[in-house]
Amino acid sequence: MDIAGYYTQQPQPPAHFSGSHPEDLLTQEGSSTSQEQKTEADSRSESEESCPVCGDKVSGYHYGLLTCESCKGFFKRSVQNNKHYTCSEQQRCPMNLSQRKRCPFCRFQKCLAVGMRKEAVRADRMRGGRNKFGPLYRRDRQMKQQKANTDPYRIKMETRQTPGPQSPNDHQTSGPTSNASSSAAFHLSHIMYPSGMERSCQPMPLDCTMNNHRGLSPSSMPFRGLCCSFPEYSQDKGEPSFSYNPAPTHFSVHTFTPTRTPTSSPCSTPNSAPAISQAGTQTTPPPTTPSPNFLIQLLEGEQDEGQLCTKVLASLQREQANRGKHDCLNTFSIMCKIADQTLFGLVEWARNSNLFKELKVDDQMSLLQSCWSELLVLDHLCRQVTHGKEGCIYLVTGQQIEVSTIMSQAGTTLSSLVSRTQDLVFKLKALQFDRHEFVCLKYLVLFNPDVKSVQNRRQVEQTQERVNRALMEHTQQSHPGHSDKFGQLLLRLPEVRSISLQVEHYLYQRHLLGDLPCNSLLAEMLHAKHN
DNA sequence: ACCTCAGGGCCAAAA
DNA sequence: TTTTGGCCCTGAGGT
Repeated sequence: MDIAGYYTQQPQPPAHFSGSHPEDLLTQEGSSTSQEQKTEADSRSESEESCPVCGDKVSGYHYGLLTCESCKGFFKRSVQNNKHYTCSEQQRCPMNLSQRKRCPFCRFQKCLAVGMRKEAVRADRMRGGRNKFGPLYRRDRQMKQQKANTDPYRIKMETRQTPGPQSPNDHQTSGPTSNASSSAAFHLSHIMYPSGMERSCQPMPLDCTMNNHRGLSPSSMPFRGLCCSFPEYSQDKGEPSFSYNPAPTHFSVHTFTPTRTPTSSPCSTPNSAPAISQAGTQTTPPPTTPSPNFLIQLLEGEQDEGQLCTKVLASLQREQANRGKHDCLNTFSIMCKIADQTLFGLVEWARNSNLFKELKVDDQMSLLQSCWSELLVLDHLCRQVTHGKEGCIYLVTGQQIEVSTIMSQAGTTLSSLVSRTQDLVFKLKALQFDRHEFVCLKYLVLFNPDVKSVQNRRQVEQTQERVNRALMEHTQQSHPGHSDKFGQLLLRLPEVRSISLQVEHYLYQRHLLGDLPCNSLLAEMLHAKHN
């Protein structure tokens, strides 16, 4: 379900999130008492609701999202009768109320693209009852209601019955992880302080012994599906469903070696830590006079891309080995795995940073929980600026995927994300974004004094100011002719933030559908934010 | 026990 | 003849 689209600023947001409830149609036919309680504002917004496939009036939730009766029936017949349509044009037929009958191929593709789910069509054809997407529908309704309540252009709805939970996320994630926030904290704390270390101890580096698969190359990767399809949702019944190995093999908690020093970590650059440490141990670092080597020291803490690649590939191969030959990882699972490993790398990067180590662990965790998705987006952006070719997306695994391939098969949310990200890549390339600046932006995002639960705000602020100044001086020195580069770079951060929020919402929806491995760091971080 | 609402079936209309 | 789409039935889950 395209919940994330709700937060985007697309010129034409998905219609199924623009309004409120579809029951007005039922009300017109013959209302129940509960429906009579609807307010005028409700009715108005519902009448504006249009089918995301063809633009017709929606009649309710069908197969995963709000659609019209016509597309509901079409989708049902197509799946039930296992229809295989063909397009006589170029598979880009316009889809609207008047033309929806012209090309069933494109109509069915649109149905899938907007998020209608084949799995919701019952194989046994049993009538009645509810499907497994019930919670998703409820959540979607609540998000609509929240939007309606907060939308300044709508009539206030104080008179309507208010639901129990204040937040649209309050009740949804209850159940298996009723206290997901604490769960995430626990999870992250195990990464920060594995093996029962005292919280007052200095955090130690993660063990990187997982990095023992040598000689892996992108071409040796057995994940051909990666280049095949990028559906918003699984479009193919034959696509193997994701089954995550509950054993957290990649967390490396058990292989943690407490006696290691940061410099012994194969993922950190030797000699980097002590240098920064000296600067970092100053109780009151002068924010206005960063050391000339400050930026170099920050850069030395960067993870090696090759090692990250090896780790990701090893993790994917391990996962595939656990599954067997006939149960291939699907595209989304592969992407999650890649993101999960990258996230581990970023947590590791932060932990190895002496500036970060100076903070209390609670503050460290608060900052990481707040900015993890922004770090992921920044990491992705830097990779595209550094390695990405025109019209391609470069993965940490070394593979490249054509943007057009993704856009043609992705749903609205994913398309929007790819498009926005590529726009940002374009802007950064135009600015001649370099690695020094990338590191600075990462630190600026990480050291965010506005994070609510941060206790030592002053320290975070000082570090941010210090990095900020280093970035400014670097841009002035490296691009003396481009006086506004510093400002231009900072102006990109709100967009990074916005994209990261969209990523989070997209992932969270997939998580609610059970697509995301629940025992991943990614899922834990999502839970932490949604609670 | 009653209500809700999403999936399935039916069938007249349209292509 | 096949496809479409509006309407109604069904029944699991919620209250």
